[in-house]
Amino acid sequence: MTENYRIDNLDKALLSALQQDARVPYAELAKRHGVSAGTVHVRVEKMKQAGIITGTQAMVDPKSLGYQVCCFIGINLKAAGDYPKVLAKLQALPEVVEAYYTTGHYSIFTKIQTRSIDALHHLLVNQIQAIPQIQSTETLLSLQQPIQRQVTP
Amino acid sequence: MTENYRIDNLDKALLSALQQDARVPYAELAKRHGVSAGTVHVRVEKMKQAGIITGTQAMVDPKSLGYQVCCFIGINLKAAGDYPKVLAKLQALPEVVEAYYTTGHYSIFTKIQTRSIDALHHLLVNQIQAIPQIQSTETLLSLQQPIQRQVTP
DNA sequence: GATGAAAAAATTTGCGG
DNA sequence: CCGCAAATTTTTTCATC
Repeated sequence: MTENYRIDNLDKALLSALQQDARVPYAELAKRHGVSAGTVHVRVEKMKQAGIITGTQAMVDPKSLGYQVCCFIGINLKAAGDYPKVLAKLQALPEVVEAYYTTGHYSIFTKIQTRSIDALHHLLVNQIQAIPQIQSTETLLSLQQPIQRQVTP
Repeated sequence: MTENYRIDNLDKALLSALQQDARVPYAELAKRHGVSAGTVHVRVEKMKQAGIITGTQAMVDPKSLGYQVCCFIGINLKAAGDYPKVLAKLQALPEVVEAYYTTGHYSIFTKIQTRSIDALHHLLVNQIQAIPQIQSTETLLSLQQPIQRQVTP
């Protein structure tokens, strides 16, 4: 995580490829860009060290694991200072897959995955709205996610 | 993508591990769970075939690529039928990293990454609000993202 | 289905330009 | 900083249980 690393066009190309498929062989990338596999290896390691590549993950389709419902819940707090406490409670709920500290309409904005509408209802009423520091919530149900990508290097 | 595959505890364990590190050697997973590398290979392939594992990706830290600003923009359309047209326009903007078709406060909900507040301003005014089918937008600026994870198998 | 060994392929290291 | 090539490790296949 040394932070200072000036990336060139090869780095960018490698990043793009690895964003699409993290398991693509370095030898394949090497051939594709006219360098040796060793060079690819060195570049990727440097980008990891620099904190540019933070890791790799297998993408799992939530629906095939039985998570049918995706939604966002915007949360407003009674007092801004309650943020850490509420966050700790949200952290303990595995259905909360993302949380953001935001300015604008909500104080905390969360992305939620549940198995069913019933499960969402239960989560909302018994887990989230039961957190005493929360003043109000607003739910946006996602019917479809037509765009999903990463920033382009 | 055959859809029907009943996953067992080994599958779940492999999934969890691959969600954390997509490049972990199968031999390592095999040792960890007391099975052969061949078995791990077969299981992972099956989960790919079944559409449970949709792919692998290197995670890139947007900040280290110069994308300093993360925000959400909620969009309301003039008419619900304008959805496909607007989506196509959003698709063409690389700063739009996610889009959802939602019920609730907004019709379309987007996640945005830009290099700067100026770039966000420019995107909002010249690209997004310039789409004629859009009636109104609302921006939530993300100051911090304290939770980021995937659903648990 | 799972295993274990063999064959094929990829990763990783270090020398030399 | 790069490439080459050897040494190591991993993936992938397949006959067998």
